Amino acid sequence: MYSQAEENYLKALFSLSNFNGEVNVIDLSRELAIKMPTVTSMMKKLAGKNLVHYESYKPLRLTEKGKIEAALIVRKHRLTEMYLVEKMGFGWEEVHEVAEQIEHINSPAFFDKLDQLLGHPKVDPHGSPIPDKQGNMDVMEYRNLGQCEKGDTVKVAAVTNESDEFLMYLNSKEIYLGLEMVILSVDPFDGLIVVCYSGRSPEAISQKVWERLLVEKLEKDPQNRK
Amino acid sequence: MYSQAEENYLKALFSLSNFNGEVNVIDLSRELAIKMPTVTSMMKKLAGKNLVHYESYKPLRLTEKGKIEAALIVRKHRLTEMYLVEKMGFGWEEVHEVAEQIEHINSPAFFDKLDQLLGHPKVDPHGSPIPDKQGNMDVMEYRNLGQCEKGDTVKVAAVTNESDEFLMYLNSKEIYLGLEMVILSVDPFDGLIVVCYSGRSPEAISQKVWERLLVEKLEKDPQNRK
DNA sequence: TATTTTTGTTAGAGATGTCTAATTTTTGGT
DNA sequence: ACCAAAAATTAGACATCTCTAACAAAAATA
Ligand SMILES: [Mn+2]
Ligand SMILES: [Mn+2]
Ligand SMILES: [Mn+2]
Ligand SMILES: [Mn+2]
Repeated sequence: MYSQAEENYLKALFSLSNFNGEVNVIDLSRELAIKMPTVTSMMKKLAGKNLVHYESYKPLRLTEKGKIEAALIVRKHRLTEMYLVEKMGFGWEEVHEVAEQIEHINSPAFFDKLDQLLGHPKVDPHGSPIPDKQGNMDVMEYRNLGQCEKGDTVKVAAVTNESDEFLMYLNSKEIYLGLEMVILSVDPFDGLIVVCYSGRSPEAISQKVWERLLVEKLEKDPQNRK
Repeated sequence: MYSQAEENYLKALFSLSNFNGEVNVIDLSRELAIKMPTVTSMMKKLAGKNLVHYESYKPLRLTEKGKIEAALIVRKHRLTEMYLVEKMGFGWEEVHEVAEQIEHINSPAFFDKLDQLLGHPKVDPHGSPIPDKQGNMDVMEYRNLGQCEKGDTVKVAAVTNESDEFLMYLNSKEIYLGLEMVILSVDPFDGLIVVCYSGRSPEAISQKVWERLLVEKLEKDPQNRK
Protein backbone atom coordinates (compact mmCIF):
# COMPACT_ATOMS: atom_id res chain seq x y z
CA MET A 1 0.00 0.00 0.00
CA TYR A 2 2.60 2.53 1.13
CA SER A 3 6.29 2.48 0.25
CA GLN A 4 8.89 1.51 2.80
CA ALA A 5 10.06 5.13 2.92
CA GLU A 6 6.54 6.43 3.54
CA GLU A 7 6.01 3.86 6.28
CA ASN A 8 9.21 4.89 8.04
CA TYR A 9 8.13 8.54 8.03
CA LEU A 10 4.71 7.62 9.42
CA LYS A 11 6.21 5.55 12.18
CA ALA A 12 8.67 8.29 13.14
CA LEU A 13 5.90 10.91 13.18
CA PHE A 14 3.85 8.60 15.38
CA SER A 15 6.61 8.04 17.92
CA LEU A 16 7.60 11.72 18.01
CA SER A 17 4.03 12.94 18.51
CA ASN A 18 3.93 14.41 21.99
CA PHE A 19 0.83 15.26 24.05
CA ASN A 20 -0.47 17.72 21.43
CA GLY A 21 0.59 15.60 18.49
CA GLU A 22 2.86 18.23 16.95
CA VAL A 23 6.19 17.34 15.38
CA ASN A 24 8.82 19.72 13.96
CA VAL A 25 10.51 19.06 10.65
CA ILE A 26 13.91 19.22 12.29
CA ASP A 27 13.02 16.54 14.83
CA LEU A 28 11.71 14.21 12.16
CA SER A 29 14.85 14.93 10.16
CA ARG A 30 17.05 13.97 13.10
CA GLU A 31 15.01 10.88 13.97
CA LEU A 32 15.23 9.46 10.45
CA ALA A 33 18.71 10.84 9.67
CA ILE A 34 17.26 12.39 6.54
CA LYS A 35 17.90 16.03 5.58
CA MET A 36 15.18 18.62 6.15
CA PRO A 37 14.41 19.41 2.49
CA THR A 38 13.79 15.73 1.87
CA VAL A 39 11.48 15.61 4.87
CA THR A 40 9.55 18.65 3.66
CA SER A 41 8.94 17.16 0.25
CA MET A 42 7.84 13.83 1.74
CA MET A 43 5.44 15.69 4.06
CA LYS A 44 3.79 17.29 1.03
CA LYS A 45 3.45 13.88 -0.53
CA LEU A 46 1.92 12.37 2.63
CA ALA A 47 -0.40 15.38 2.93
CA GLY A 48 -1.58 14.60 -0.61
CA LYS A 49 -2.44 11.09 0.61
CA ASN A 50 -4.33 12.50 3.57
CA LEU A 51 -1.91 11.06 6.11
CA VAL A 52 -0.40 14.33 7.42
CA HIS A 53 -1.73 17.86 8.00
CA TYR A 54 0.84 20.08 6.34
CA GLU A 55 1.04 23.87 6.21
CA SER A 56 4.24 25.75 5.44
CA TYR A 57 6.23 26.64 8.54
CA LYS A 58 3.65 25.04 10.83
CA PRO A 59 4.34 21.95 12.97
CA LEU A 60 3.46 18.59 11.40
CA ARG A 61 0.50 16.55 12.59
CA LEU A 62 -0.69 13.10 11.58
CA THR A 63 -4.28 12.94 10.37
CA GLU A 64 -6.59 10.39 11.97
CA LYS A 65 -5.92 8.14 8.99
CA GLY A 66 -2.20 8.73 9.40
CA LYS A 67 -2.33 7.76 13.07
CA ILE A 68 -4.09 4.52 12.27
CA GLU A 69 -1.73 3.59 9.45
CA ALA A 70 1.27 4.37 11.66
CA ALA A 71 -0.11 2.31 14.53
CA LEU A 72 -0.64 -0.63 12.20
CA ILE A 73 3.03 -0.53 11.19
CA VAL A 74 4.04 -0.29 14.84
CA ARG A 75 1.80 -3.31 15.43
CA LYS A 76 3.70 -5.31 12.81
CA HIS A 77 7.04 -4.23 14.28
CA ARG A 78 6.13 -5.20 17.82
CA LEU A 79 4.44 -8.49 16.94
CA THR A 80 7.57 -9.38 15.01
CA GLU A 81 9.85 -8.58 17.94
CA MET A 82 7.65 -10.57 20.30
CA TYR A 83 7.67 -13.58 18.00
CA LEU A 84 11.43 -13.45 17.55
CA VAL A 85 11.96 -13.39 21.30
CA GLU A 86 9.19 -15.71 22.50
CA LYS A 87 9.10 -18.29 19.72
CA MET A 88 12.51 -18.20 18.11
CA GLY A 89 14.78 -17.67 21.08
CA PHE A 90 16.37 -14.32 20.23
CA GLY A 91 17.41 -11.94 23.01
CA TRP A 92 15.56 -8.63 23.40
CA GLU A 93 18.74 -6.87 22.29
CA GLU A 94 18.84 -8.68 18.93
CA VAL A 95 15.41 -8.05 17.43
CA HIS A 96 14.90 -4.35 16.75
CA GLU A 97 16.97 -4.12 13.57
CA VAL A 98 15.42 -7.08 11.82
CA ALA A 99 11.92 -6.04 12.94
CA GLU A 100 12.66 -2.66 11.31
CA GLN A 101 12.77 -4.60 8.03
CA ILE A 102 10.08 -7.22 8.59
CA GLU A 103 7.53 -4.54 9.57
CA HIS A 104 7.35 -3.61 5.86
CA ILE A 105 6.33 -7.06 4.68
CA ASN A 106 2.92 -6.95 3.04
CA SER A 107 1.07 -10.05 4.22
CA PRO A 108 -1.89 -9.73 6.59
CA ALA A 109 -1.98 -13.53 6.95
CA PHE A 110 1.63 -13.57 8.17
CA PHE A 111 1.07 -11.00 10.92
CA ASP A 112 -2.28 -12.51 11.89
CA LYS A 113 -0.44 -15.79 12.36
CA LEU A 114 2.22 -14.19 14.55
CA ASP A 115 -0.52 -12.66 16.66
CA GLN A 116 -2.38 -15.96 16.92
CA LEU A 117 0.70 -18.06 17.74
CA LEU A 118 1.64 -15.54 20.44
CA GLY A 119 -1.85 -15.59 21.95
CA HIS A 120 -2.64 -11.95 21.08
CA PRO A 121 0.06 -10.31 23.21
CA LYS A 122 -0.50 -6.80 24.60
CA VAL A 123 3.13 -5.71 24.92
CA ASP A 124 6.39 -6.34 23.06
CA PRO A 125 9.69 -7.60 24.54
CA HIS A 126 10.66 -4.03 25.49
CA GLY A 127 7.41 -3.40 27.36
CA SER A 128 5.86 -1.23 24.65
CA PRO A 129 2.15 -1.73 23.96
CA ILE A 130 1.10 -3.50 20.75
CA PRO A 131 -1.69 -1.61 18.91
CA ASP A 132 -4.75 -3.71 18.00
CA LYS A 133 -5.88 -4.45 14.43
CA GLN A 134 -7.91 -1.23 14.39
CA GLY A 135 -4.82 0.81 15.24
CA ASN A 136 -5.77 1.55 18.86
CA MET A 137 -2.86 1.56 21.26
CA ASP A 138 -3.10 1.53 25.05
CA VAL A 139 -1.45 4.43 26.85
CA MET A 140 0.74 2.97 29.54
CA GLU A 141 0.99 5.01 32.73
CA TYR A 142 4.48 4.11 33.76
CA ARG A 143 6.80 6.47 35.52
CA ASN A 144 10.44 7.20 35.11
CA LEU A 145 12.71 5.75 37.79
CA GLY A 146 13.76 9.33 38.53
CA GLN A 147 10.21 10.13 39.64
CA CYS A 148 10.44 7.66 42.51
CA GLU A 149 11.80 8.15 45.99
CA LYS A 150 13.79 6.34 48.60
CA GLY A 151 11.91 3.34 50.00
CA ASP A 152 9.71 2.75 46.95
CA THR A 153 9.41 -0.74 45.55
CA VAL A 154 9.09 -0.66 41.77
CA LYS A 155 8.73 -3.18 38.95
CA VAL A 156 10.62 -2.69 35.67
CA ALA A 157 7.88 -2.31 33.05
CA ALA A 158 9.53 -1.04 29.86
CA VAL A 159 12.65 0.38 28.27
CA THR A 160 12.53 3.56 26.21
CA ASN A 161 15.64 2.75 24.20
CA GLU A 162 16.27 -0.36 22.15
CA SER A 163 19.95 -0.01 21.30
CA ASP A 164 21.78 -3.29 21.72
CA GLU A 165 24.48 -1.61 23.85
CA PHE A 166 21.89 -0.44 26.39
CA LEU A 167 20.03 -3.76 26.46
CA MET A 168 23.27 -5.69 26.80
CA TYR A 169 24.21 -3.43 29.68
CA LEU A 170 20.91 -4.37 31.36
CA ASN A 171 21.59 -8.03 30.60
CA SER A 172 24.97 -7.75 32.32
CA LYS A 173 23.29 -6.29 35.40
CA GLU A 174 20.56 -8.94 35.26
CA ILE A 175 17.86 -6.31 34.84
CA TYR A 176 14.86 -7.44 32.81
CA LEU A 177 11.14 -6.69 32.47
CA GLY A 178 9.15 -7.66 35.55
CA LEU A 179 12.11 -7.32 37.87
CA GLU A 180 11.24 -5.76 41.24
CA MET A 181 13.70 -3.41 42.91
CA VAL A 182 13.76 -1.37 46.09
CA ILE A 183 15.12 2.16 45.95
CA LEU A 184 17.74 2.62 48.63
CA SER A 185 18.78 6.18 47.84
CA VAL A 186 18.36 8.98 45.34
CA ASP A 187 21.14 11.54 45.02
CA PRO A 188 19.67 14.91 44.03
CA PHE A 189 23.05 16.26 42.86
CA ASP A 190 24.36 13.72 40.35
CA GLY A 191 21.15 11.76 39.88
CA LEU A 192 22.62 8.48 41.03
CA ILE A 193 19.99 6.01 42.28
CA VAL A 194 21.01 3.04 44.40
CA VAL A 195 18.70 0.04 44.23
CA CYS A 196 18.58 -3.52 45.47
CA TYR A 197 17.05 -6.44 43.56
CA SER A 198 17.20 -10.21 43.22
CA GLY A 199 18.95 -10.48 46.57
CA ARG A 200 22.10 -8.98 45.04
CA SER A 201 24.27 -6.38 46.72
CA PRO A 202 23.11 -2.78 46.15
CA GLU A 203 23.67 -1.45 42.65
CA ALA A 204 24.15 2.18 41.60
CA ILE A 205 22.16 3.22 38.52
CA SER A 206 23.33 6.30 36.65
CA GLN A 207 20.93 8.85 35.26
CA LYS A 208 21.83 7.84 31.71
CA VAL A 209 20.49 4.40 32.49
CA TRP A 210 17.47 5.17 34.64
CA GLU A 211 16.22 7.76 32.18
CA ARG A 212 15.65 4.84 29.82
CA LEU A 213 13.82 2.65 32.32
CA LEU A 214 10.08 2.87 32.95
CA VAL A 215 8.71 1.34 36.12
CA GLU A 216 5.47 0.59 37.85
CA LYS A 217 5.27 1.66 41.47
CA LEU A 218 4.09 -1.17 43.73
CA GLU A 219 2.08 -0.86 46.92
CA LYS A 220 4.28 -0.59 50.01
CA ASP A 221 3.22 -3.95 51.33
CA PRO A 222 6.15 -6.32 51.68
CA GLN A 223 3.88 -8.87 53.41
CA ASN A 224 1.92 -10.35 50.53
CA ARG A 225 4.89 -11.11 48.29
CA LYS A 226 7.90 -13.41 48.67
CA MET B 1 24.48 -5.70 -0.07
CA TYR B 2 22.43 -5.88 -3.27
CA SER B 3 19.16 -4.08 -3.91
CA GLN B 4 15.88 -5.96 -3.98
CA ALA B 5 15.71 -5.40 -7.76
CA GLU B 6 19.22 -6.78 -8.29
CA GLU B 7 18.41 -9.81 -6.15
CA ASN B 8 15.28 -10.56 -8.15
CA TYR B 9 17.24 -10.46 -11.41
CA LEU B 10 19.91 -12.78 -9.97
CA LYS B 11 17.33 -15.25 -8.77
CA ALA B 12 15.51 -15.25 -12.12
CA LEU B 13 18.78 -15.75 -14.02
CA PHE B 14 19.59 -18.63 -11.69
CA SER B 15 16.29 -20.40 -12.18
CA LEU B 16 16.29 -19.87 -15.97
CA SER B 17 19.84 -21.15 -16.40
CA ASN B 18 19.50 -24.39 -18.30
CA PHE B 19 22.15 -27.09 -18.81
CA ASN B 20 24.59 -24.67 -20.45
CA GLY B 21 23.74 -21.75 -18.17
CA GLU B 22 22.66 -19.43 -20.97
CA VAL B 23 19.66 -17.13 -20.62
CA ASN B 24 18.15 -14.85 -23.27
CA VAL B 25 17.14 -11.29 -22.51
CA ILE B 26 13.61 -11.95 -23.69
CA ASP B 27 13.18 -14.90 -21.31
CA LEU B 28 14.42 -12.91 -18.34
CA SER B 29 12.13 -10.09 -19.42
CA ARG B 30 9.14 -12.43 -19.47
CA GLU B 31 10.04 -14.12 -16.18
CA LEU B 32 10.27 -10.82 -14.31
CA ALA B 33 7.54 -9.03 -16.30
CA ILE B 34 10.03 -6.24 -16.97
CA LYS B 35 10.58 -4.78 -20.44
CA MET B 36 13.68 -5.77 -22.43
CA PRO B 37 15.46 -2.38 -22.41
CA THR B 38 15.23 -2.34 -18.63
CA VAL B 39 16.67 -5.84 -18.48
CA THR B 40 19.55 -4.88 -20.77
CA SER B 41 20.53 -1.93 -18.64
CA MET B 42 20.35 -3.97 -15.44
CA MET B 43 22.54 -6.64 -17.04
CA LYS B 44 25.19 -4.01 -17.73
CA LYS B 45 24.99 -2.95 -14.11
CA LEU B 46 25.30 -6.53 -12.83
CA ALA B 47 28.18 -7.11 -15.22
CA GLY B 48 29.90 -4.10 -13.63
CA LYS B 49 29.52 -5.85 -10.27
CA ASN B 50 30.98 -9.04 -11.68
CA LEU B 51 27.75 -10.98 -11.26
CA VAL B 52 26.88 -11.52 -14.94
CA HIS B 53 28.90 -12.08 -18.12
CA TYR B 54 27.47 -9.60 -20.59
CA GLU B 55 28.27 -9.06 -24.27
CA SER B 56 25.93 -7.31 -26.69
CA TYR B 57 23.62 -9.70 -28.50
CA LYS B 58 25.09 -12.71 -26.70
CA PRO B 59 23.16 -14.85 -24.23
CA LEU B 60 23.46 -13.91 -20.56
CA ARG B 61 25.43 -16.03 -18.10
CA LEU B 62 25.88 -15.71 -14.36
CA THR B 63 29.49 -15.51 -13.21
CA GLU B 64 30.63 -17.89 -10.47
CA LYS B 65 30.10 -15.08 -7.99
CA GLY B 66 26.66 -14.45 -9.48
CA LYS B 67 25.70 -18.11 -9.11
CA ILE B 68 26.70 -18.12 -5.46
CA GLU B 69 24.88 -14.88 -4.65
CA ALA B 70 21.78 -16.15 -6.44
CA ALA B 71 21.89 -19.46 -4.60
CA LEU B 72 22.15 -17.67 -1.27
CA ILE B 73 18.96 -15.74 -2.04
CA VAL B 74 17.24 -18.97 -3.08
CA ARG B 75 18.44 -20.42 0.23
CA LYS B 76 16.74 -17.61 2.14
CA HIS B 77 13.54 -18.06 0.13
CA ARG B 78 13.35 -21.80 0.70
CA LEU B 79 14.31 -21.73 4.37
CA THR B 80 11.56 -19.15 4.85
CA GLU B 81 8.97 -21.32 3.09
CA MET B 82 10.00 -24.34 5.12
CA TYR B 83 9.73 -22.43 8.39
CA LEU B 84 6.32 -21.02 7.50
CA VAL B 85 4.99 -24.49 6.72
CA GLU B 86 6.74 -26.57 9.38
CA LYS B 87 6.81 -24.18 12.32
CA MET B 88 3.96 -21.77 11.74
CA GLY B 89 1.31 -23.99 10.24
CA PHE B 90 0.85 -22.44 6.80
CA GLY B 91 -0.14 -24.60 3.85
CA TRP B 92 2.37 -25.11 1.02
CA GLU B 93 0.07 -23.07 -1.21
CA GLU B 94 0.27 -19.99 1.04
CA VAL B 95 3.98 -19.36 1.43
CA HIS B 96 5.56 -18.46 -1.90
CA GLU B 97 4.38 -14.84 -2.08
CA VAL B 98 5.47 -13.86 1.40
CA ALA B 99 8.79 -15.72 0.98
CA GLU B 100 9.33 -13.60 -2.16
CA GLN B 101 9.47 -10.63 0.20
CA ILE B 102 11.19 -12.14 3.24
CA GLU B 103 14.06 -13.45 1.06
CA HIS B 104 15.29 -9.84 0.80
CA ILE B 105 15.63 -9.32 4.55
CA ASN B 106 19.23 -8.60 5.49
CA SER B 107 19.92 -10.53 8.69
CA PRO B 108 22.25 -13.53 8.66
CA ALA B 109 21.28 -14.29 12.27
CA PHE B 110 17.62 -14.53 11.31
CA PHE B 111 18.18 -17.06 8.53
CA ASP B 112 20.72 -19.00 10.57
CA LYS B 113 18.04 -19.31 13.23
CA LEU B 114 15.46 -20.56 10.74
CA ASP B 115 17.96 -23.14 9.55
CA GLN B 116 18.80 -24.22 13.09
CA LEU B 117 15.18 -24.41 14.28
CA LEU B 118 14.35 -26.51 11.22
CA GLY B 119 17.27 -28.87 11.82
CA HIS B 120 19.14 -27.89 8.62
CA PRO B 121 16.54 -29.06 6.09
CA LYS B 122 17.65 -30.19 2.63
CA VAL B 123 14.44 -29.44 0.71
CA ASP B 124 11.65 -26.90 0.90
CA PRO B 125 7.89 -27.59 1.14
CA HIS B 126 7.69 -27.91 -2.66
CA GLY B 127 10.49 -30.47 -2.84
CA SER B 128 13.10 -28.02 -4.14
CA PRO B 129 16.62 -28.37 -2.74
CA ILE B 130 17.87 -25.72 -0.28
CA PRO B 131 21.39 -24.49 -1.17
CA ASP B 132 23.92 -24.62 1.68
CA LYS B 133 25.58 -21.56 3.21
CA GLN B 134 28.33 -21.70 0.58
CA GLY B 135 25.76 -21.54 -2.21
CA ASN B 136 26.04 -25.18 -3.30
CA MET B 137 22.78 -26.73 -4.36
CA ASP B 138 22.15 -30.44 -4.88
CA VAL B 139 20.94 -31.45 -8.33
CA MET B 140 17.90 -33.64 -7.84
CA GLU B 141 17.49 -36.43 -10.37
CA TYR B 142 13.75 -36.61 -10.42
CA ARG B 143 11.77 -37.49 -13.48
CA ASN B 144 8.62 -36.11 -14.92
CA LEU B 145 5.50 -38.24 -14.45
CA GLY B 146 5.27 -38.33 -18.25
CA GLN B 147 8.55 -40.23 -18.43
CA CYS B 148 7.06 -43.17 -16.55
CA GLU B 149 5.15 -46.12 -17.86
CA LYS B 150 2.23 -48.32 -16.98
CA GLY B 151 2.91 -50.42 -13.90
CA ASP B 152 5.54 -48.12 -12.36
CA THR B 153 5.26 -47.18 -8.71
CA VAL B 154 6.41 -43.62 -8.13
CA LYS B 155 6.73 -41.25 -5.18
CA VAL B 156 5.80 -37.57 -5.55
CA ALA B 157 9.06 -35.70 -4.89
CA ALA B 158 8.55 -32.09 -5.98
CA VAL B 159 6.30 -29.63 -7.78
CA THR B 160 7.70 -27.37 -10.49
CA ASN B 161 5.00 -24.72 -10.09
CA GLU B 162 4.08 -22.91 -6.89
CA SER B 163 0.89 -21.13 -7.92
CA ASP B 164 -1.75 -21.39 -5.24
CA GLU B 165 -4.35 -22.59 -7.78
CA PHE B 166 -2.17 -25.56 -8.74
CA LEU B 167 -1.27 -26.42 -5.15
CA MET B 168 -4.89 -26.11 -4.06
CA TYR B 169 -5.84 -28.43 -6.90
CA LEU B 170 -3.34 -30.97 -5.55
CA ASN B 171 -4.76 -30.44 -2.04
CA SER B 172 -8.24 -31.19 -3.34
CA LYS B 173 -6.97 -34.46 -4.85
CA GLU B 174 -5.04 -35.27 -1.67
CA ILE B 175 -1.75 -35.31 -3.54
CA TYR B 176 1.24 -34.23 -1.46
CA LEU B 177 5.01 -34.76 -1.31
CA GLY B 178 5.97 -38.31 -0.42
CA LEU B 179 2.75 -39.78 -1.77
CA GLU B 180 3.22 -43.08 -3.62
CA MET B 181 1.13 -43.82 -6.66
CA VAL B 182 0.86 -46.67 -9.14
CA ILE B 183 0.52 -45.84 -12.81
CA LEU B 184 -2.44 -47.71 -14.27
CA SER B 185 -2.34 -46.34 -17.81
CA VAL B 186 -0.67 -43.76 -20.03
CA ASP B 187 -2.57 -42.49 -23.05
CA PRO B 188 -0.12 -41.54 -25.82
CA PHE B 189 -2.70 -39.44 -27.66
CA ASP B 190 -4.05 -36.97 -25.11
CA GLY B 191 -1.39 -37.52 -22.43
CA LEU B 192 -3.86 -38.59 -19.78
CA ILE B 193 -2.29 -40.71 -17.04
CA VAL B 194 -4.47 -42.78 -14.73
CA VAL B 195 -3.01 -43.49 -11.31
CA CYS B 196 -4.07 -45.07 -8.05
CA TYR B 197 -2.95 -43.91 -4.60
CA SER B 198 -3.96 -43.93 -0.95
CA GLY B 199 -6.44 -46.72 -1.60
CA ARG B 200 -8.68 -44.30 -3.49
CA SER B 201 -10.45 -45.13 -6.73
CA PRO B 202 -8.31 -44.49 -9.86
CA GLU B 203 -7.72 -40.85 -10.72
CA ALA B 204 -7.01 -39.35 -14.16
CA ILE B 205 -4.20 -36.81 -14.24
CA SER B 206 -4.11 -34.39 -17.16
CA GLN B 207 -0.88 -33.41 -18.88
CA LYS B 208 -1.20 -29.86 -17.54
CA VAL B 209 -1.00 -31.31 -14.06
CA TRP B 210 1.57 -34.07 -14.47
CA GLU B 211 3.96 -31.76 -16.30
CA ARG B 212 4.28 -29.94 -13.00
CA LEU B 213 4.91 -33.02 -10.87
CA LEU B 214 8.34 -34.54 -10.36
CA VAL B 215 8.54 -38.08 -9.08
CA GLU B 216 11.03 -40.64 -7.90
CA LYS B 217 10.67 -44.07 -9.44
CA LEU B 218 10.58 -46.82 -6.82
CA GLU B 219 11.89 -50.35 -7.16
CA LYS B 220 9.25 -52.78 -8.34
CA ASP B 221 9.18 -54.61 -5.07
CA PRO B 222 5.72 -54.55 -3.51
CA GLN B 223 6.91 -56.90 -0.74
CA ASN B 224 8.88 -54.62 1.53
CA ARG B 225 6.34 -51.82 1.68
CA LYS B 226 2.71 -52.06 2.77
C1' DT C 1 19.95 -15.09 -50.95
C1' DA C 2 16.50 -11.75 -49.90
C1' DT C 3 12.89 -10.67 -46.83
C1' DT C 4 10.48 -10.83 -42.69
C1' DT C 5 10.25 -11.70 -37.91
C1' DT C 6 12.28 -11.89 -33.58
C1' DT C 7 15.48 -10.35 -30.39
C1' DG C 8 18.22 -6.84 -28.45
C1' DT C 9 20.10 -2.06 -27.93
C1' DT C 10 20.00 3.01 -27.77
C1' DA C 11 17.88 7.28 -26.65
C1' DG C 12 15.06 9.81 -23.97
C1' DA C 13 11.80 10.34 -20.33
C1' DG C 14 9.26 9.76 -15.73
C1' DA C 15 8.62 8.32 -10.74
C1' DT C 16 10.71 7.93 -6.29
C1' DG C 17 13.63 9.27 -2.82
C1' DT C 18 17.72 11.32 -1.65
C1' DC C 19 21.22 15.29 -1.47
C1' DT C 20 23.53 20.40 -1.34
C1' DA C 21 23.24 25.35 -1.82
C1' DA C 22 20.63 29.30 -1.54
C1' DT C 23 16.80 31.73 0.29
C1' DT C 24 12.93 32.75 3.33
C1' DT C 25 10.41 32.64 7.55
C1' DT C 26 10.14 32.25 12.36
C1' DT C 27 12.01 32.55 16.87
C1' DG C 28 14.63 34.39 20.57
C1' DG C 29 17.78 37.66 22.56
C1' DT C 30 19.15 42.43 23.18
C1' DA D 1 11.89 46.85 17.39
C1' DC D 2 16.07 44.92 15.54
C1' DC D 3 19.22 41.52 14.70
C1' DA D 4 21.12 37.01 14.81
C1' DA D 5 20.30 32.23 15.04
C1' DA D 6 17.45 28.42 14.09
C1' DA D 7 14.13 26.19 11.30
C1' DA D 8 11.97 25.49 7.04
C1' DT D 9 11.45 25.94 2.12
C1' DT D 10 12.78 26.32 -2.79
C1' DA D 11 15.62 25.15 -6.58
C1' DG D 12 18.33 22.12 -8.83
C1' DA D 13 20.87 17.92 -9.03
C1' DC D 14 21.69 12.83 -8.80
C1' DA D 15 20.95 7.63 -8.23
C1' DT D 16 17.91 3.86 -9.08
C1' DC D 17 14.60 1.55 -11.60
C1' DT D 18 11.20 1.70 -14.67
C1' DC D 19 8.93 2.80 -19.29
C1' DT D 20 8.05 3.82 -24.72
C1' DA D 21 9.71 4.73 -29.32
C1' DA D 22 13.04 4.10 -32.62
C1' DC D 23 16.68 1.59 -34.49
C1' DA D 24 20.02 -2.41 -35.22
C1' DA D 25 21.38 -7.12 -35.25
C1' DA D 26 20.42 -11.89 -35.51
C1' DA D 27 17.53 -15.61 -36.72
C1' DA D 28 13.95 -17.67 -39.35
C1' DT D 29 11.61 -18.12 -43.54
C1' DA D 30 10.61 -17.91 -48.19
MN1 LIG E 1 11.76 -2.14 18.08
MN1 LIG F 1 11.42 0.26 9.07
MN1 LIG G 1 8.80 -20.30 -3.56
MN1 LIG H 1 11.75 -11.43 -4.39
